[in-house]
Amino acid sequence: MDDSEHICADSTCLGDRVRHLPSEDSIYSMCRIFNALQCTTRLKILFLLLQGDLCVKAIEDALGLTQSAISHSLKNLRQLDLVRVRKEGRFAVYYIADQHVELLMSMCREHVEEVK
Amino acid sequence: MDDSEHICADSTCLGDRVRHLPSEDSIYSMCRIFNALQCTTRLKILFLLLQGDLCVKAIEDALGLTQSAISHSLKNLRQLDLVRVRKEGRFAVYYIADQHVELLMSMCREHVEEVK
DNA sequence: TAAACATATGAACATATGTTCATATATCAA
DNA sequence: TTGATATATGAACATATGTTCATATGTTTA
Repeated sequence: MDDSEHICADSTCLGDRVRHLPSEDSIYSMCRIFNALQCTTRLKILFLLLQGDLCVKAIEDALGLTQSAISHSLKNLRQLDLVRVRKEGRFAVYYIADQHVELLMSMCREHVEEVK
Repeated sequence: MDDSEHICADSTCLGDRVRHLPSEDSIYSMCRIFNALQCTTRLKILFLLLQGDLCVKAIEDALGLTQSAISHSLKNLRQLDLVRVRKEGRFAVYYIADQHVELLMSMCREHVEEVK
């Protein structure tokens, strides 16, 4: 990779930059995360849960979507460790996994609401 | 929407929560953003640009992808105001639009590299 | 002006994904 | 145990999306 070919601002150390990229594994994992967040249903679920833990039925009623759609969405979010579950009797109570998720959402929200 | 139906932790004010959700417009815009970030190619482009501005050819060489693929990806990122362009002679120099983008990426990176 | 270079973009195809439908499992109430 | 409630999940279909191919536009050099 010969950097000198590019008469282009700040491109003098292209090789270094490539080496500083996140690992393939990290890139892939991040894509999976963003992929989960790219769906209105899952995004709404997360914004609901940011306000406090909820069982599946409550999410269903809040968003007016079918039980199956919600459950599939929650499975996706769960598998990526964006949300977690605890059982309370016959209820499955979902909650936001950690603070990164919260910050991810607020960064994005600020971006779109500011640009708007 | 009758909250009292749900014998579920912290679901006493479901209606309020729904009202506190971001607007449909915001949700949709956020989905578009996350959708852009859900692709390895665009994610790599952004991580490259986080290290400094680059022209299209440089990105192409750095990632070893076709000119067309890179250009389509850049168009997507551009339309969402995640990156911006300035013309320098015959080169189109791309750069990260603002700090929200930077924070979005680092939040996600921390999440996956920590969980790992 | 002609040739080479840098970038953009529409069409098309193959793959990925969200929702619905049907059904399964588990818990609680009677 | 029976019925009702809460949740999970596989299959299938319709839609969305990334890449490639072909081609167009604009800029620089000779």
